[in-house]
Amino acid sequence: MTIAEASRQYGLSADTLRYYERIGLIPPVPRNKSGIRDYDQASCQWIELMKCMRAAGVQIEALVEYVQLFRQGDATIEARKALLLEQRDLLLARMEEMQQSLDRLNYKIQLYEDGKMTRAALDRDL
Amino acid sequence: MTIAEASRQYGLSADTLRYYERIGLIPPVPRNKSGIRDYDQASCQWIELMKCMRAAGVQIEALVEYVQLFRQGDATIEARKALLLEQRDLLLARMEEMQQSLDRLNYKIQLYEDGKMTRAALDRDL
DNA sequence: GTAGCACCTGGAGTATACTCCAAGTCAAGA
DNA sequence: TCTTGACTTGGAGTATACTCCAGGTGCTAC
Repeated sequence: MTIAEASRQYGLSADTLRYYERIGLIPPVPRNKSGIRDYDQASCQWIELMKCMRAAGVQIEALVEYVQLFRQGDATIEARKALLLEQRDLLLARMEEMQQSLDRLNYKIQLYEDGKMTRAALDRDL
Repeated sequence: MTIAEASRQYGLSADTLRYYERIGLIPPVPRNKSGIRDYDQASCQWIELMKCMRAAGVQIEALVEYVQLFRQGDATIEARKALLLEQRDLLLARMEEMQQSLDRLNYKIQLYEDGKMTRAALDRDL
């Protein structure tokens, strides 16, 4: 699979795919004899995983560390697990904050829908 | 309330509070005769609202627009409501993506906990 | 063999959201 | 009165995550 195809498949620009490889967010992609990237199944799985984690706001730094540990083999299994647990906790914390904001947005929208967003309500609720 | 007090109260740096006011994320804060900010209840409510929305990832641009509409008075109530609805949809979409990532993280963590993250599992699941 | 196109690399540029800093003002205490 | 310390402004600097670009390579079709 060429970089153009992978780009289409995953909705990430070719520049982004090259960037992800350059910084180690995904392991080196196999090349053909001309040096052109030929994304195999493993590369595609990495792309998909990273797209998913990035969409959730997981920092590139943590993901790069995960890839590095992964590439060091089975000796890093505990470290990888710890990293995943840490990121899960961060994710949960962010989701809780978002739930609070969502509740607040819903409350404000309800005020607008009830036609209660009069001057008085504005002054009280902004 | 001075900027130092507001900073402590809301866990945002004085620089950030000044920045938020400068870009219009919060309306102008009242000043004393020396030109020093004196955060009143309304200013504090704005800070708290914006801290909440920013924590949820709502973009500054959208929040600035909301403040601008708010300051234009009741004629903008419909526009404000539309803006809140749009931001709620974006928030919901982000939360769904995060839920997917969370499920995936939990799945991977489970593999590690089951001691199944052997070479074979690694090759299959990365 | 040469035009065209997709790809390559290394490095510079951009967007967002802060964060820091220099130079100056002001009020209170020694 | 002078120092200290918190505050002011405008502007520059930083971190993160891309995004773009110049200059070059290599396959394919004419």
